[in-house]
Amino acid sequence: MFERSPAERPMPTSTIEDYLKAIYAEQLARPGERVTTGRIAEALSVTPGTATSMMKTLANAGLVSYEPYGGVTLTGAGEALAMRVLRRHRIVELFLVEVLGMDWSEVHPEAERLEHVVSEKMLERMDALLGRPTFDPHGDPIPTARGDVATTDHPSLLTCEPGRHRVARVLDQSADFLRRLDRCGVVPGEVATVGARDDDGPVVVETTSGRHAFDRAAAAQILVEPVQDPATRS
Amino acid sequence: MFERSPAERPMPTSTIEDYLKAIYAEQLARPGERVTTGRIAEALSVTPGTATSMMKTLANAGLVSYEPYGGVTLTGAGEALAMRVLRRHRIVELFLVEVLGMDWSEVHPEAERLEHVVSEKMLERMDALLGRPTFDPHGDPIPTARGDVATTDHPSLLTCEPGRHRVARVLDQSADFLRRLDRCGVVPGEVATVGARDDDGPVVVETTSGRHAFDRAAAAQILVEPVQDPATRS
DNA sequence: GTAGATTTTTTGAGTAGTCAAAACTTCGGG
DNA sequence: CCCGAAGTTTTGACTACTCAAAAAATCTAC
Ligand SMILES: [Mn+2]
Ligand SMILES: [Mn+2]
Ligand SMILES: [Mn+2]
Ligand SMILES: [Mn+2]
Repeated sequence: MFERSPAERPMPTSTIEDYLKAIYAEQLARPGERVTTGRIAEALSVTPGTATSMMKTLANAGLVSYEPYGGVTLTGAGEALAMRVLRRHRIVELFLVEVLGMDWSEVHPEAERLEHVVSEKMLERMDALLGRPTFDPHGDPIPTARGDVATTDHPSLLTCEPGRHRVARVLDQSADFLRRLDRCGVVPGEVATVGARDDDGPVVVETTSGRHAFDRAAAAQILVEPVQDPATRS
Repeated sequence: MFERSPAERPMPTSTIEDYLKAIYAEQLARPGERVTTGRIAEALSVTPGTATSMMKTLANAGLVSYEPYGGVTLTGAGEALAMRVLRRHRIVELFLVEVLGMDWSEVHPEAERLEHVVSEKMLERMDALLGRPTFDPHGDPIPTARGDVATTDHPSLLTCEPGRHRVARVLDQSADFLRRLDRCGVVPGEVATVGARDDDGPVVVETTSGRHAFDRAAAAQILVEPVQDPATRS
């Protein structure tokens, strides 16, 4: 009868944190659209009924606005919480790579668990040790402590001009794909030279490790930033 | 009817890991005795009924032997699991102090959560970075990966000979007590000179930070190791 | 614009963990 | 030997999360 009383703000469970992250990711992927329970269920590998009941829980907690048969959107509080979790996730990932020397292909599952238990204090220490980083190992932007995220707008290997580019971000973060990119030297920060493309063939890029071909689906997952290179410019 | 089938070994929950640690600690504190459900309830801040029902769960999983009204003891499997959690806990604590610069008085609650989510891989990296340590920030021994723990047998400030001693271990790990010891310079590795004691007065020790008095209860919590100091020996 | 497919919600049930309070053992005096 | 105190177990209930399958709503295509 009287849900959502003002004072009682029980600590969000890790399940709730993961749902909010998933909703945020879906919202980013299709801006403007409401996120359906089906997509959420898919993203979290639960049955549709489970997602529906969780949406009611989130709505009651004031974290999403939920319209039966009409999907959800994050409220301000929901987005703020999603940002805090995303910040923890990405700082942890970078920490695992930079400080513990783990591989960028294996840090995601670890961060998926750590993001729920790392204290504010510990996060601050990691952030400081890393030098207040702004991007994680996959090139994803790290939200600030106040919850702001940089929105970048990079072309992909499929849409960029031919020429020299710096790898900025990798969207497909499956371990296999990341390991393959590692072998190719196609990792954020590295420079790759994109060859001339035809309309439906693979994209060929050259890195320090040689020449590599990516099919169009793979190429679309790799975002780049043109390099202003005086040496190559006329 | 057929509980404890051989193949099904569901991953232990963090709750189970905490119960096993608590049982292990009680078992260490009173060797030989069976651990009562009451003590376990006390240690984990749950009601006695909750502890009882968890003991049945643990017994079914083959982790303790449970006798109604007769307490529990860890089985081999239970002790092995307790050791693995304790190893994670203590390596995490040392990591937080040594690498992230956190205070020894604040790392316990953090480790209490992290111990359940740190992967084998991440633990190995931390262990390597720390140089395969054998003691945590409180002087507690770190079990080996194979599950062996060093059993030390140090006198306390209350039972040691007067003279120079190296602080080896602190048993009371409440944040307040640890902060106080920090201010006194009474931390594992530091040397303290213990003055002559009378039968029921406080214990007076001298460290680089000056002269400090500990009441007998506090003194019993601080374990030390005599220093073989050529300069002071005749 | 209605039939059939698709999606979403509801219902009923189960696991893990917990508490409050009643019921039951055990054990230490007297 | 028995009685009461102390400790332990049982019972009934609750929260959080989940699934399977039935029911309902919505969408799509003729
Ligand atoms: Mn997660
Ligand atoms: Mn990432
Ligand atoms: Mn714990
Ligand atoms: Mn410790």
